[in-house]
Amino acid sequence: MQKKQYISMAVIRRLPRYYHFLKDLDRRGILRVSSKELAEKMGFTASQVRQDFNCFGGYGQQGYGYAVHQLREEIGSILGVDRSHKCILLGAGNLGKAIATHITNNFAGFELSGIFDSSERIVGMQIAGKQVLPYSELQNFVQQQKPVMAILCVPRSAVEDVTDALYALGIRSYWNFSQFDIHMKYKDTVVENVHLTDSMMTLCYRVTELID
Amino acid sequence: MQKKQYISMAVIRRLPRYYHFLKDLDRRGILRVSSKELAEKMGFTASQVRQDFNCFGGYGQQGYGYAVHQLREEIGSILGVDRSHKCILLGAGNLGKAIATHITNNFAGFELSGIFDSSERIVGMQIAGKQVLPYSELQNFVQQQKPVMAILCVPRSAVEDVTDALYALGIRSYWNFSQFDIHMKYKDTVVENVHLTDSMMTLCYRVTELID
DNA sequence: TAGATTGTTAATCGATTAACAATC
DNA sequence: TAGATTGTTAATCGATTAACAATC
Repeated sequence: MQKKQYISMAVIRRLPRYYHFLKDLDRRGILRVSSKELAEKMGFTASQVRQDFNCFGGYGQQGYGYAVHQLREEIGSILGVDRSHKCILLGAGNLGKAIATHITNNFAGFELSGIFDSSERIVGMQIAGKQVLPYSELQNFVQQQKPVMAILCVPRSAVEDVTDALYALGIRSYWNFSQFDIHMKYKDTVVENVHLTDSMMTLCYRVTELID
Repeated sequence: MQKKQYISMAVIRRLPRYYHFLKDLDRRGILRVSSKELAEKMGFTASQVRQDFNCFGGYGQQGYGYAVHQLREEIGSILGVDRSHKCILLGAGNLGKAIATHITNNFAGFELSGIFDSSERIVGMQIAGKQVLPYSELQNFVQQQKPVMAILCVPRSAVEDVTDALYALGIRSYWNFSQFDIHMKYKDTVVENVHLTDSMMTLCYRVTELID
């Protein structure tokens, strides 16, 4: 039951997959699952599943398997999705709108507290039950609400200005959907990139390979 | 100049990053770049850059560096982004709309040829200059247009039905934005997953770590 | 030529898989 | 107890980094 200290990033990136799967089993009232079963359904090896779960506590029992509910809760707690970090969204175009809806409907540790856009056409609109605010209100909003994370759905050209402003206001975590690769000058930041074009290009490679 | 046969997936996933960076240099009229320079700007090591570029032809020259334009073109050609694969989009909600716009504005080897949705409210709408079609027209459309890739922006609950139908129609490549992890029963398929919730959960872990 | 920078081999590091003793 | 399945160590595999000779 004692926690191991270090979980590698490779393992962390697999935890959400486990989490979803265990949630599904839990919902269906299934109490136990073996590493073999999990591995088969998820496309891993049983060895890897055990190795992964061994990074933290002991929710497995020899000859039996893993306790679905407890394991799921433990993974949720490691990921921190049982918390609720405030975040703001910058840029309320199509993608911004989609993300706002997504984050509101699929809770995973973050709560959307404000939406900002530079366009007069968009400011004032209601998105995911929130009114889009102009950038002029950003500073005040951040100082009052103290969000810890910013979602970047602004165009490539605006990213640097926006991140400079946000960094100055004390925000240190970013979920970056802009093409631009924010290369943070500072060490104390966390950036999670979602590069759609990169994903599309990788797919393109594999499609080309499949066809040829 | 002779091509090596095998490029690992780890390298392939870095190629889009190189591509963007080289494109930018090219646009700015810069002719040569060294592995050291590239590495510094992109957060890799010079060694890795050279190792990566060494998987394919020889666009480097000792004592000089790499020829920006040619290298960029070569990477584009390896990724297949100089081609134009037809694709269709399933599900025209917020995210579908964003992706349709994205794929139209950021060409990366794919051309959007049709958009489908099940909702009467959405069918008939114009998105990215295309009219949204009902599922009843899917079969005919695919048989005539022969798209090679399908973008899945349908809700989790609909994915299995939709992919079964698409597979039966001969489509073998998928860009999957639905939560659901399509675990293809068949070997001859290519699936590129973009799991927003997973990305959010990983970010959540890192934010939690940063704060604590 | 001297300086720079690649191409490539060898060393290291980390992640995955295999194996099996421990134990429920 | 016998069968199942974990926890954990060792072996393998692959990817990254270091080093340096080749060469522009």
